[in-house]
Amino acid sequence: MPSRLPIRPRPGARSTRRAASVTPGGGPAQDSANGTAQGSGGAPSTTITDVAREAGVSPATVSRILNGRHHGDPATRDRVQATALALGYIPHGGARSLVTRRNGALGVLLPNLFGEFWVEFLRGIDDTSHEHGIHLLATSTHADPVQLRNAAAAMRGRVDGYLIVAPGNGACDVITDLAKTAPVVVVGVDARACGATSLMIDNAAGAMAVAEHALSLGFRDLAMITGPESNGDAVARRDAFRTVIATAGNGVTLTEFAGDFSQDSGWSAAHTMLAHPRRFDFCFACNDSMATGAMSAFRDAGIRVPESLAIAGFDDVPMARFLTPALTTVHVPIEEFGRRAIRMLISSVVKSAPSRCTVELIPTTLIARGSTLSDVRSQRG
Amino acid sequence: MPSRLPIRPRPGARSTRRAASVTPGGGPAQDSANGTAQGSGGAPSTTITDVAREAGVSPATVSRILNGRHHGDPATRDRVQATALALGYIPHGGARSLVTRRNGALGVLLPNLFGEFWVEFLRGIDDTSHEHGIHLLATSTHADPVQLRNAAAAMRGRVDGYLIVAPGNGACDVITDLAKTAPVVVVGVDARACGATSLMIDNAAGAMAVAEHALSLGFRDLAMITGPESNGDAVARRDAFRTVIATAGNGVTLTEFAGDFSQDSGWSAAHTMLAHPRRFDFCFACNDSMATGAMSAFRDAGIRVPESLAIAGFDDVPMARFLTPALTTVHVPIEEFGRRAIRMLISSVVKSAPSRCTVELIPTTLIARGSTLSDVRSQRG
DNA sequence: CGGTCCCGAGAAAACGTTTGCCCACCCCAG
DNA sequence: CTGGGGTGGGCAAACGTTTTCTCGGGACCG
Repeated sequence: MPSRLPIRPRPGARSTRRAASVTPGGGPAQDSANGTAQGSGGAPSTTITDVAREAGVSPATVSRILNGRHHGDPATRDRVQATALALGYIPHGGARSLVTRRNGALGVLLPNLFGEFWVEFLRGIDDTSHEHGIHLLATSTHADPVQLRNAAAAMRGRVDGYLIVAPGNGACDVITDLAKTAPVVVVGVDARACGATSLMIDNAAGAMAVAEHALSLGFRDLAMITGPESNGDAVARRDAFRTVIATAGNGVTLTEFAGDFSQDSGWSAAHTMLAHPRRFDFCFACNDSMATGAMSAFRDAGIRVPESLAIAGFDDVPMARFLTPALTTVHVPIEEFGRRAIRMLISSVVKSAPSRCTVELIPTTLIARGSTLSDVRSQRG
Repeated sequence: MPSRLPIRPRPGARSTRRAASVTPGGGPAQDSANGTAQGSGGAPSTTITDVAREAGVSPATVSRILNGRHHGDPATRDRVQATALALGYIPHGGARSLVTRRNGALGVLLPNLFGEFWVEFLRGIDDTSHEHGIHLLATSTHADPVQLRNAAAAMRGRVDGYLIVAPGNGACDVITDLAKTAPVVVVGVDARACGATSLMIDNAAGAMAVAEHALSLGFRDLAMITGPESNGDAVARRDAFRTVIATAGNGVTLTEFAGDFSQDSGWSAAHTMLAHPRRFDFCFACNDSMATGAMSAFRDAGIRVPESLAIAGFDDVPMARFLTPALTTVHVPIEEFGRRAIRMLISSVVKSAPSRCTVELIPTTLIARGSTLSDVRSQRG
């Protein structure tokens, strides 16, 4: 057991230490190099103490003034502000967060990002958080729960809340743990059971609209390119589409082909589809990336879209309008999706009480374009 | 302003000061509600002191062991590690960066991100920084130098270096100031004069390759859709293309149409082009997004690509292969581009001496596809 | 058996900020 | 003239780490 003897502080210990610092046994001479110039950390930036000294006040006053919590002499206020500006003072975020216990930053955990969808989403997030003066710590490499946990752990003490996007299966434990620590908003999965607020796309409505669209146009031999099994959106879209078609009767058939949301998988699925004995007249790709890949494959194979084979996607990424023909798809207000997600998180963070875990739904609407409607082929949706 | 909210003390406060605290201005009895759960700041997370107490050692020892700087008793090491794991201890980044003077994070300043290009780029950045155990603080809203400065300022004390992507004109002052503070890598502009290491796409080579490609195929009436004037890549591509065409002679003409790198602007430019008296046979869009928009407009107008009008882009975004016809474009190894940028920054940060400001070039290669070659129309590049 | 050296580990300072507490001052009223 | 109230602003204590210095004890050598 360590001795508990009270130790009296040495007189003058403060000043001697830095000046007389000598590398003991292990440390090489790097210290000296680091002492003078910026080295890794950065330049000798001005601290609140510098401002205080220069302005002839105490650090406390500087802090209060710069944070707007000052009700004192206007002259002092102006002088301090001017000094801070002149010295280019910017508070040290780490130090502040240490005492304040808030970081002014949110952690964003994305799956591996591909395609336009996530750029749009990110822009929504970024814009909104920026408006609120909040930083974003983002990472996009959580393929499985373990990586998710690691990524989240690495953010601890740096963020005030987490935005987890499209976690795969088995992530519930991680989310539960995380939610005990800080507010969590989960996007793409209903994670209320894990203690997280959730925001989801109304996949069912969208997929059903596509199904009804196909049926109303008289298509009978339907194909679907599904998304990854681990993706909640993909599963929801598939299930809803299945359900509607299953109740259609009247000889309508549905054949499914596996995809993973990437363009390449759409292209591959389309080739598999072409090798299938059945001649399909309608293809629903569970997102626009796959629809793009599939459409490319169909055209290459000399199949006319939509005359021989109609195709529809999901998401309405910006590119969808520019495909030839323009892609019928389910519009998702992607940027607004991001905005709303981050707003939910911010309000959870700001609120003192642990907010009740709700789930919100992003509405979707079918946009019919040339890839399913031959008569509007030349029109830009 | 969310950052101005009064900060409530933690429930498990150690000292009398905290225990007796009363919410200053705003919050009355909210403390009780907060007493149980996370509130804004986060749960009563375990500190190094907790681990130390639990393991029966001093915080210093815990720190040393967890940072691998411990050469002591293996038994102690194991015990401390087990305790840390059991308590779910994760060091507080802010506190650590305060004393360490490094943050383990890099700031990424992007222009407004649109299209696939930046997703690819971001993935490269993200992957690489992740491999190095480094965080990314990203923001994408610097349209002008003032915003750039603000965004960078907001990152101070949180990042060890800055990656500035495609700064516009007039950003040199900001970069210079920033470079005095921390290592800076600039992408898309030669900022050596501002004290920053630079990484650029070999735009000239790519654009020249496109020009030569067009000339070698016998095209005579060329059009170009340019990018934003404030974008270095756009200008370099335009100038190089101009130069080659200017020296072509033989009655070859070049007409320019203004774009801004967005799909919509490509679409608009194409329409302007169609209203032009001259009948063009080749169109070079300075990036793939605009090429996409333009191609869509051409197809809508019933113009056959490439028979009536060939078109080429720049960047080789993943989508380019999936257009119909597949887009001839200049391949840029986008993800590698990001990887290299962040690697340059990391090495600047790690290195103690202020590194000499170099400029590196990302090579480009022309990929000829169906949009300029009618005989390979059905081939996927 | 005594002295020296090494090694494990603790005490405490310091990083830059915020903020509760309290002191000193000023002004006005009794 | 003096006491009281109001207020501007300073002091110092945290916040959670890392790191330097130091001490104690055990081992090894003379």
